[in-house]
Amino acid sequence: SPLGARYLARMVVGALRLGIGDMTMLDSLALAYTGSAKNRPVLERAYNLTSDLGYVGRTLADGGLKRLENAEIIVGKPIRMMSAQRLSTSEEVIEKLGECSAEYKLDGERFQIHKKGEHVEIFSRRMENITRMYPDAVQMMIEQVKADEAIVEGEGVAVDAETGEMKPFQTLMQRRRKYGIEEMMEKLPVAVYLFECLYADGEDLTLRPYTERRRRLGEIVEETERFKLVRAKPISEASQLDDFFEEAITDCTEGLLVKSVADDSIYRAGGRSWLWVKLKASYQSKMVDPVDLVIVGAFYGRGRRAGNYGALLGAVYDPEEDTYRTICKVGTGFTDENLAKIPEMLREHQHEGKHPRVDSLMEAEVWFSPGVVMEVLGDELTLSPIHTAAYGKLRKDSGLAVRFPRFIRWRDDKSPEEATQVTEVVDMYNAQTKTV
DNA sequence: AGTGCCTGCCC
DNA sequence: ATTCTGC
DNA sequence: GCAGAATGGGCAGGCACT
Repeated sequence: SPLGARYLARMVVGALRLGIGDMTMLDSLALAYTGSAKNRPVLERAYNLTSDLGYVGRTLADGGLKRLENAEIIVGKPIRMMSAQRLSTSEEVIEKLGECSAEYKLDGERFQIHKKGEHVEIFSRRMENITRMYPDAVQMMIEQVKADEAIVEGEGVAVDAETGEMKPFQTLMQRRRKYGIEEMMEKLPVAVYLFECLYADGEDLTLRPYTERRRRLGEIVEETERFKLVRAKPISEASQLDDFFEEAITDCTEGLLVKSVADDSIYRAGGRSWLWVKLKASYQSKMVDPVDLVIVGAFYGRGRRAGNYGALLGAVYDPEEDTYRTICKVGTGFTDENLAKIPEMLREHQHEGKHPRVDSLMEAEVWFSPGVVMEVLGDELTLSPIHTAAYGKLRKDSGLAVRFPRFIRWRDDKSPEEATQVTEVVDMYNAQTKTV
């Protein structure tokens, strides 16, 4: 069968997914080889440093717990990346972190870069080896990092070849390619904004506090316009954080990543801890305008959403043509409770096939006549090849889409004609001024 | 050669 | 990515 | 408080089909 063939092929290339979480594997290994899941933290640390379940299993089987306890960073093996919690106000951040350092949060791709002499490897957030996609980043790493051996992290961002100004995320994604790498490199060079140093010349820095890691980063990097430390500022009170956040937004970044500078502010490999907190404009609902979208279609849910809708197709109103044009699907933000009510709410609007006043390139599984309105929050609007809102108005063959859409609440008080209009989203898009 | 659909990976 | 939920 | 499981837009690339 085709599915069977896929399983076989994946076994051969080592890409078979089993549906067992890595943490469950660690539990099992601990139980199997040490007789108790209590020893899992030892395995976890080794795993976090090497991202290699096979290595953890083999070492444990061959050398026992003792040898695993001595697990170390290996340059060339990706360290599992640390991620951040989210908070919506500077007061909450200060309350949680106290003294901290705030860094610009840029909209690019996270790089973990390993250097051993002249040999460089770049890893993505999910431990993919992406070295070949970014030869320019490799070159800068060789030339600008003075340590013989180093592991650093930063954000790769596409920049304009002439002006050096930062390009949006969508543009950077054109660099994630297998062919035509050199041409794209000329057209869309990357800049790397560094923010972490995990290892330098034999020294594991992951268990050292932030201030020391940042200092070490500064020591080993010789900065250039395209390879430099990300803008950061020491913060001790909420008002300073607010000011710096304003600056970050003015500079067209996503916001701030705020990091604890306490003695215990280690790099928690593989963890999402409160040592790092994300602060984005969209978390403060006052700072980003939500949109009111008309539900024109739906898609069936899977897994725990089976038997219900998994996502709704949202549209804005075009009064000129008296038409509803799609702008995004919405599949998150629903509680189990309000999700359960959706079918009933929409039943009376169900419509055989696409409603004549709906303009959609996307084929919904269930269609509705315009009736129900929902409030949706997003981070920003992007040009879209698949949504029809403002289609052709900003660019040929492109509409607009909401990035990171989430359901906020029903707008029973609004009729479909009172939903957000095409002209409004066009204005919102233009107000984003994507030039850094 | 061109189109459309699906997947995997970024966010 | 965001969000909710169960442990 | 954390991990897991739902879900989003959009890019390149692979493959089937025209």
